[in-house]
Amino acid sequence: MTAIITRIAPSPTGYLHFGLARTALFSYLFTRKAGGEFILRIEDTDAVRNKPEYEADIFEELAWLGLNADHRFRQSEHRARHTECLRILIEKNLAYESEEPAKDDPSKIARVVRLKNPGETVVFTDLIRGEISFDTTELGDFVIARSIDDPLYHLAVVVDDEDENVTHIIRGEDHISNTPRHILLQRALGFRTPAYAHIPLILMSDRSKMSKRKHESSVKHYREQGILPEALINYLALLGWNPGGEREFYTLSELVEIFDLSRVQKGGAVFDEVKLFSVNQHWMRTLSVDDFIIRGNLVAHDAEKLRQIVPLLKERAHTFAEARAMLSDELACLFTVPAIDRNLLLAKELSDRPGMTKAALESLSEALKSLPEGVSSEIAKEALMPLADAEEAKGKGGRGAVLWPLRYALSGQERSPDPFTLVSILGPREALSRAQKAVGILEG
RNA sequence: GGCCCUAUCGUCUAACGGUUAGGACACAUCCUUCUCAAGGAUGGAAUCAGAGUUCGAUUCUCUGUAGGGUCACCA
Repeated sequence: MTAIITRIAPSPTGYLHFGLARTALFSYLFTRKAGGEFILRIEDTDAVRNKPEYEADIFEELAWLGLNADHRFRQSEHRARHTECLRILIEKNLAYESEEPAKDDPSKIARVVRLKNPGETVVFTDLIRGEISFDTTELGDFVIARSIDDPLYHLAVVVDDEDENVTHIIRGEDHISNTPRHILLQRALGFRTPAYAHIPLILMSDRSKMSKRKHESSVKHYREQGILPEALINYLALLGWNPGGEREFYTLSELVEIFDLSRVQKGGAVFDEVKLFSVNQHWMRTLSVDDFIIRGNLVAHDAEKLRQIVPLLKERAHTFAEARAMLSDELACLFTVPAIDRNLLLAKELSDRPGMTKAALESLSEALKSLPEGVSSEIAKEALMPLADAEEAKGKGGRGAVLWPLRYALSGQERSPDPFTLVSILGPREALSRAQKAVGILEG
């Protein structure tokens, strides 16, 4: 029994995008489960469009995702072998050089290599879609090399897959129409035909193919957004595939155990960023406080306070970019004294009882004085809530007349975590200071 | 347009030919609540259409329709 060998073959003409990331994931899962070999081949035959920056990004993102290849190489390193195969085809009269006006400059003559197409119907069995057949006569004698020593994609792919003993080719559905060409080439060269599995495309919300141009679909972008690799893996795995059942969350190693090509979906799948964020939130919440800070690149002058805030971030943020923004925006009041607006402070003042907001803040201040540093939000609530309950007893909405000014005095925000949590993080002394500052504003 | 692929809630999807067609995200309402967030409960929401096979089609076949992909000296 021959070992399973798969490959992914990205061209370094853009940052690694979702389509390739998912192809890599499916290939990786399929190969790892079978105990086979997973190859990364950089398809760099188009020297004009390739950029080292993009190649570096492909390596970086795949490593970040944990999809490590057993070995990798550049297609250009096999140039001599490609030329050898072209010569063999020409010698056997299965291909020929053709002098034609150059595509890019019609005033020049190019000697392209064309395959002699026998014009037969090619049938192959796709592992996901079943039997697919093509009448290849319409392909004509298609070009396989710009010149004898400058191979094109179709030729290079076929030769490299043969030489690397690739047994299974997992690639996007957009390659289905390339497959008959590749099979024709394999037959001409006397090569084996590997098994093909064409996976469905990742679509944009209008159901068209996701493109680098029209949509931000690079892995790099989402990594910078603060998406966790385990979340992207989890999301991508379930986009176009699922193991059956109703479980939603899987780690990479769990996926390796249960992955099955036959359960890959046939139709394209629309990419939904909101759902990705939701999956990401789940994985963010599984992190320990320390990991959350480290992996989220969170920084604050007061490291201990940051640790206390992590639970709030886990509750609110869907991405680390969002978490970082909260730290410098809506949760900044936990580090620096906020500005207080007198009118907002009085927002819950009951018109029939003037001065009650100030009185509430004063009695709250008294209660705060009795709380020790390091107090928990639960204890703070036990100490402060009775004051609000007493107001509530006097009439509907009274609790808010106490809690709103307290929370606003502490946060300076119309929307924020509850006042007891704020007290526990700020500490009773800082809370008292802010409460008294608010009293001062009401006096002034 | 030719060729190829595909078709279950808005989206991702589940369902040996027999289920009140299930789950997740999103949405709505309610509960909890001073606000936000989180959490809990509830709800609306789908088998593209028409034939055929069958006692019985989401499921099998055909036709139609719709959507997508591809038609390079790019990969």
